[in-house]
Amino acid sequence: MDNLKDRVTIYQVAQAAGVSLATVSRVINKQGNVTEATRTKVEETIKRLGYKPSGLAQALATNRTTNIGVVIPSANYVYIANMLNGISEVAKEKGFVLTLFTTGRSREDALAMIEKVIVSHVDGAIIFDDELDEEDVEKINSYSCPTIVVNKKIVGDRVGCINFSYGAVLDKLIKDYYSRPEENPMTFIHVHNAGRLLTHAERRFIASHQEIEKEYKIMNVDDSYSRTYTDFTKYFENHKKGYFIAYRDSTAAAIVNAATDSGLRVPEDIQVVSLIGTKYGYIVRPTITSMVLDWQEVGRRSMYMLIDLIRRELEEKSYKFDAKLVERQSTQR
Amino acid sequence: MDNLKDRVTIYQVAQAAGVSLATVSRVINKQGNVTEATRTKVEETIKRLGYKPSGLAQALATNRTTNIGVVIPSANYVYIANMLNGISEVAKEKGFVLTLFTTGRSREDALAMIEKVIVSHVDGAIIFDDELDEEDVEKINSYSCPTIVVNKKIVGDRVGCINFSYGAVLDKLIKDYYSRPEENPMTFIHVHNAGRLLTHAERRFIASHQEIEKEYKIMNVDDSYSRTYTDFTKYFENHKKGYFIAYRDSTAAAIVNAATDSGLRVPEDIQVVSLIGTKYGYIVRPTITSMVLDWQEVGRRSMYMLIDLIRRELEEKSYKFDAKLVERQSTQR
DNA sequence: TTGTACGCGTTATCAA
DNA sequence: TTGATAACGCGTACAA
Repeated sequence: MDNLKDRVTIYQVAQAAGVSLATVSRVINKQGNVTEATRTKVEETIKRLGYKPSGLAQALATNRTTNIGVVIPSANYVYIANMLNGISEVAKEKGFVLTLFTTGRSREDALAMIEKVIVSHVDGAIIFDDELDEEDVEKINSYSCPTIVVNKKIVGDRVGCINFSYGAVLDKLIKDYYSRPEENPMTFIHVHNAGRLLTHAERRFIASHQEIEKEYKIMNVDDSYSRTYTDFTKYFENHKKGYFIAYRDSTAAAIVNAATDSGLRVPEDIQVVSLIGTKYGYIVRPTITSMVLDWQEVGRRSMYMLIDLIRRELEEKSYKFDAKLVERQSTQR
Repeated sequence: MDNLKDRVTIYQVAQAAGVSLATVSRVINKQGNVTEATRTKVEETIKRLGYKPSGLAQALATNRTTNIGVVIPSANYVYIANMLNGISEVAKEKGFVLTLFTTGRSREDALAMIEKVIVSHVDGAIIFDDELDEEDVEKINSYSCPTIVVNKKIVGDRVGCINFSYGAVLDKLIKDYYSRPEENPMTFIHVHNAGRLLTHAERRFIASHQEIEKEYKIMNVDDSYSRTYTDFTKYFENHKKGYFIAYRDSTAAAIVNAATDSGLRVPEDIQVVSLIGTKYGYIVRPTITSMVLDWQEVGRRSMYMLIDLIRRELEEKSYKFDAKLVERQSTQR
């Protein structure tokens, strides 16, 4: 097999084997109606010439790419990487390949990616990107691209969705906390532009406090470990008590570390809970009480639902994952 | 724009605008030779019909897909996710999209993925997968697919590579360690089937010890945090001293945590170094001395090199990243 | 400046 | 069981 040759086409195989391209096509696609003799002859020729079919031409002819588009802000968050892994597992099992459309948390990029998804002719798409709204999903969908949307409630003919519920866990956490004598108000760590999941949680946090008529606090931090660590080290100069609900493990870890390094005790003085629990939660010391979701499973479920949607076999178009509270060392029982 | 309509083709746009498809094509590709009048007319029609070109047909006609294949074992490791992020950044900037081929650390899957890469007609590929060997890369390459290989030395007409050097740092670490009085032998944590990077490091570790005629130890552990933690908790019942070189931060963290939880002091009794340092290294307490590489930058560099390779403009086909030692709390100075 | 006609590498529908 | 031949949707010389 020569190097850097132009790729062999089905036509060249046909010629070399002394048959028509229709026959070669039949052999490739393992359809019947081919004599054992010609089949082996063709297969031998294919091997000899090193022929590989062109996925492009196949896709153009069949109108199926066996590609799934995955729209995410970035693969750089542990929970997103976990989800991606779940998607990828099922995709491999079912013979699909993933095309990645990373938006980078900007509305502009997200819209550009929508265009690319449409142009790329994927067989379906999984969207987990808070920049994208209902109209965007409808747009992508109007180009006959079945879509699973993660973390937003949208249903439609060719649209399914997966959502998360933190409400129950959050409520219980809050009520348990205030059931104890003379506690300080809880503090919710607000991160600017961190997406719907945090926004929903924050809303619920506030509503829950109003319901039981308790005070609460909101604090703004930057979405970076070192920045948060610095800010809290300063904060702990004047504050010696607190219960914090943070978005991610690394944010929670920053608070815990800042507290510990400031000579405060966790959980006696400072308590911290993380909303999106990952591996970090049980590796750091003290370990962090977290709300956990099996993100890998979220990915797997998304992909399974999408495949059903593509085959028009999806019955339940909406699915909900309930977060579970894993209590660890960063809170008191 | 109706929902679920069949997609509008360039031909329908041409007809609706009262021009030929060639003219529409020119407008799409922003080539000149079109009157301002007809251009606006065509553009208006495109918008009205909601026309999007078919990437498939374009690719088939031009022999360019603007897709880059990325072959990795999994996106679930922090350092791989970081690299993926770097690749993705540059890809977006340059108008490419990534297709993910995840192999899952099995030779069989890896070979199947090679086939898929070839069939998919990507414009180029970045391979970071220890299951894949030189012949596999040559194969993929023989189908005129320029390739950047990460963590393996291969050069060829259309092949470039990026490699890592841990040797210098490792040597210095070892020599510094034994320059102090009466130390125990160092222990290298061996993980089965963890890839070339670890293998090379281990080889160097051994060679370096032999050179200075010092004893050393090798320990086998499982590549899982909790398993390693359990094993070491047991181990520390009978061993109260040690210097360990671990593969990943989470392995190192498992050792550190096992030591701390067993009442041993880090770094006075137990010292630990991690080969592949990530964010974990400075989030856990005590922080972990690590050899760090900017994996995001590795990804960016890979993509830049690949683009040059595609354009036949790549001059230096081999690039090396040197690991740097970041000393933290898990070792003594 | 615009249009015609062919090629890209397949699949699929007919006849033979 | 085979083989022409027409799609599939687009780019592009070449001609007008």
